[in-house]
Amino acid sequence: MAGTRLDPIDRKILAELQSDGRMTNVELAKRVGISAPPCLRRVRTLEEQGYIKGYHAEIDARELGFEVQVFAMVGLASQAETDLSRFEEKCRAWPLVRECHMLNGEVDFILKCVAPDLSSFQSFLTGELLTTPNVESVKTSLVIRGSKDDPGVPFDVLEKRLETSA
Amino acid sequence: MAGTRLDPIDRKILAELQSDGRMTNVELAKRVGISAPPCLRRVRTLEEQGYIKGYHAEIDARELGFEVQVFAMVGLASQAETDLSRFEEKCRAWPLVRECHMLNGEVDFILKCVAPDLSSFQSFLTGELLTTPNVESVKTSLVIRGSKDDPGVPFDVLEKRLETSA
DNA sequence: GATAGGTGCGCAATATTGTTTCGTACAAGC
DNA sequence: GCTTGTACGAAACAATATTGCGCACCTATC
Repeated sequence: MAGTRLDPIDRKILAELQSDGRMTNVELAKRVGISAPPCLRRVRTLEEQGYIKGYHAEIDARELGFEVQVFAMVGLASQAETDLSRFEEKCRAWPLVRECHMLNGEVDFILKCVAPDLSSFQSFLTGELLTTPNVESVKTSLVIRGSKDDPGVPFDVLEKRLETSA
Repeated sequence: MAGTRLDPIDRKILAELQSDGRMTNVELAKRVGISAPPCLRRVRTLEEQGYIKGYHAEIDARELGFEVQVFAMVGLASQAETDLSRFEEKCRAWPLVRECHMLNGEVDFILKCVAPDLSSFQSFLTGELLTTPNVESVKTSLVIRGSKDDPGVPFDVLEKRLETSA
């Protein structure tokens, strides 16, 4: 394994595991063109080096009763680092908030939320988010339909990029 | 398996696989408190019934050279269904666009994008997104830092919900 | 209340996969 | 040209996945 840089086989492994994270090691080895033992060693190394941060089953939220998905744009009154951190900490504690990203521009944070129905989201919004100190403005947008939801990273872009820079 | 409704063991299985999608079946069985064979049968059924839509390795985008993450708010000139579908189709074809959600309100779509650097995103923005017919307005926000990025669904909320409604 | 049908469990056996061990090949540096 | 480091693959072994039963439980029907 070349220090910390990835060779084409490593990238292929990452791409395969991103698209099917439960693939057996022998199947993976077959696909990337090496035998099982070195393939497993590579996977372990990629995990240890942090290229792979985990494996997750993709669950159908609607089937489970989470009918509602909402994006919330949040503006804070104070953007001092302490206040930013405090808000991030809040978000981590709210289970309905699945993602929280700090943004540049007029909006400070964007939150991706799920909820069983509109009224549960509303009570979260009015009972939690809007009453949080330092939260100045919240603009919410309901997701009408999902058009695309691909995980992670586009490996084809990566490969094309490495070709041209080589 | 009760028709299409899930029992507590099924929900535990989903929760466990969401948090570690590569767990072995024997480990999973141990955690949910049944033996391996029925556990595997349940997993297969959950897959077939669509509760589990897939398994994915979580890849560190930054480590792989995707330094930039951007949210793009897109407004279209026409919201006729044909035009909406056409735009969704475009999004599906763009590898830098990882997610695309149709929203209510003033903005029609929100796109989550990744790119190796700011200039690649800029050239996607000006060369692709802004030149797409029917795209009227695009407002982009750079992600300064990620504060939370949990996958899927909050199972603790689900359990609490089922308790009270029982 | 028997009893038949359905559902889901666990044990045991087998097939498949994961993991370790070890010998070999290739490349870089002295 | 020798050493060292790195990564591969074959083989052996350990663990897991998967299949094939038989048993218990629940429910409905008579």
